[in-house]
Amino acid sequence: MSKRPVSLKDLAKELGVSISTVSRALKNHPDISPEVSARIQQLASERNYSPNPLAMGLLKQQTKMIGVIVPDLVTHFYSSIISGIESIAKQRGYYILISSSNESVEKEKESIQNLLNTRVEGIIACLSQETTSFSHFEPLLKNELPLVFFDRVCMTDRVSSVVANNEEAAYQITRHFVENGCRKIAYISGPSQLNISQQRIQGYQRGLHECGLSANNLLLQQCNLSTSEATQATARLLDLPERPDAIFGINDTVAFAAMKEIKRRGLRIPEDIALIGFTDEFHATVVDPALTSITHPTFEIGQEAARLFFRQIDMPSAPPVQSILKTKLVVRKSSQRKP
Amino acid sequence: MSKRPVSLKDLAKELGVSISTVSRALKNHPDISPEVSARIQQLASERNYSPNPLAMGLLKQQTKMIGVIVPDLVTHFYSSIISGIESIAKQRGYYILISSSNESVEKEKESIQNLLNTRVEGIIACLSQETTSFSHFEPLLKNELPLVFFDRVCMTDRVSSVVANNEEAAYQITRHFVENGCRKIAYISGPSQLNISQQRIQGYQRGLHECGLSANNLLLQQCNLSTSEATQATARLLDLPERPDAIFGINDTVAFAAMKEIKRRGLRIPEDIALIGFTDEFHATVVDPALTSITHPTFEIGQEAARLFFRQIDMPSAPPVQSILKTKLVVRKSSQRKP
DNA sequence: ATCACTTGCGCAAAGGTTTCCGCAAAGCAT
DNA sequence: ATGCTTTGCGGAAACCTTTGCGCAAGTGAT
Repeated sequence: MSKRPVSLKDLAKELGVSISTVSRALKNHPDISPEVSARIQQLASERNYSPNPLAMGLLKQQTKMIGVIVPDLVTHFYSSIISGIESIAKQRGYYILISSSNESVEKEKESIQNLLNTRVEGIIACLSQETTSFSHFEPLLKNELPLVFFDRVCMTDRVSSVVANNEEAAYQITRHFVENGCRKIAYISGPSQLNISQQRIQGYQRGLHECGLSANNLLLQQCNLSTSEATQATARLLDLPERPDAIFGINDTVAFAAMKEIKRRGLRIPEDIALIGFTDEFHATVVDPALTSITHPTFEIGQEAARLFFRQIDMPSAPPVQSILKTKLVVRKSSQRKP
Repeated sequence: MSKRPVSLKDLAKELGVSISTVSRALKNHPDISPEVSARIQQLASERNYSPNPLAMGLLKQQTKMIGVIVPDLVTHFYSSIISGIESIAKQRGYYILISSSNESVEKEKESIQNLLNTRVEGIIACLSQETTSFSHFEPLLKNELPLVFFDRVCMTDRVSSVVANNEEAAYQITRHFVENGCRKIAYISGPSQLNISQQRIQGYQRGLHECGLSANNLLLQQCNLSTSEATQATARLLDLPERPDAIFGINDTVAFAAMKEIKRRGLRIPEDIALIGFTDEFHATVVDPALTSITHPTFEIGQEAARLFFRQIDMPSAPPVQSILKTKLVVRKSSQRKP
């Protein structure tokens, strides 16, 4: 087995002083004489002493751990958000424990239970796409543990959250399509229980309305955010007697699946069909044609979620807030029909 | 503040028995009578008791935490490996603490220090590209803490590691180029201190040699794995009086940067220049033309690294092993000149 | 009735840290 | 010289769990 790290007791014994004296000396407590303090501090640094976080956690009843639940870790979107969370957590000396729900409610429940058992001080989460009821988050609320949702959120009246300006972004996309001469604008949405699906549909419909276009239900497809369903949804759209001249995909997976299917059929982007995704920088620039998209400030979403988390740590009784972050429509080749 | 989770003491007091009785009852110790045991177990489940991991950790001197250091979290390659590590860790009831070095040695050192201070039971790491000396890993070895490297490794005589069959893969790529009629095969490598750079160069050169081609130093470029340097390296190759007819990029970033630069100059892939990357499934299929590449078994790399980690936990004195995982050359459009 | 043994439970220590309190010695004022 | 405050340090409890040991009551045999 590995050697035990040096403890206060070890230092105390070696110097012939008491444990409390060592403890105080290391925090420059005025009760300790400068000479003793100096000897203790030197030995501590020689021996590479660092306080045992388990002991501190036990005493102070805090673990300095944040549980983070994401639907999928292996994705630019979520890993970038996690990166943002971590950057803020680090500043406050907190560590994060990541748990992936793999888009399953069951795993989401499990994750909460496991994280709670590990005594995290609270949780930052993004709902799985299956999640329709939220009772498994109640134990957190009951125990007054900090809880923050991001992107896919719920119970916004009781829980702080950070989201993108989904409605506005979808509205912009629709207008952009129209300005580029599109008239039959389709939208491939996600599970209807997700706030992001709902909000983007609303923006999409407002855009159509304000541009004097009627909403055609055939142009509003839905899928479960998997590549295969997204491909099928695209196929359904392309098979329509009145083929759309623009498609707007709710996220990365959907947009790329749509792109592949459109190309597979020998249709041109953007000439035959303009395409826009809700996605992030890296992927969008790598594909051909480069994908016009709504870029999420993913890193900032993570940072903001962490800030809201610490707001609850610092002010447990503060009312929940909803932080809405601005996205940006980055126009690239996939939607540009006019110069 | 949040309410304290229920402890053995709480249960004991409520039932008028001692703490040790409660503890034993919950593990079905034969010393406890069935009646008492039943009462205790029922109350425990009612109150949702779960043992405090800090107390257990303090007692057993183990935290059930593994530190994981990656050069960059926001990447399919690493997040997928992490996912693999987590899948094995979970089976053993371990949690992982992720730390990103951001390709900086300084941050790598910091990460090690932080993880050690958090009392992780060991570390699984991938070296930053800046790392040339390895003394910051010594404290782990000195304290006999489990350590496993993956992908970018070092001190393989003393530390277990898991890598891809880099030499063989690079060899296959070279042969594949030749079989598709390429003769001037270029390679854009990474920092020379990395094992992956070295091994792939060796396979590349063996391939050239066995195919009767001479190694031209002008065709061997180096970069720091950033997009900008990769683009410059590509530019240098394309500016050569004898332009290469094939380029082999050491990883994702490099391959995509090369692709963009080649396209920007109006050259065709694969007709003018065949291109192959060392990358993973998702990205390769999304670009146009689809990128022929060596796919890493990323999830399995993570799993294997975790297995080697637990091997050290279980058998602290077992000698280090190096696990070499097979990659696969997946031929797509970017390198196919012949049908 | 006595002894030996089993059954069923409690006590206490250990793991590392912080912090309230107590206590001795030294310093100062009267 | 006496009383008071300050200075500088140690003792011990608390956080929660596991486990070796001790101890009482009960069981069975002689």
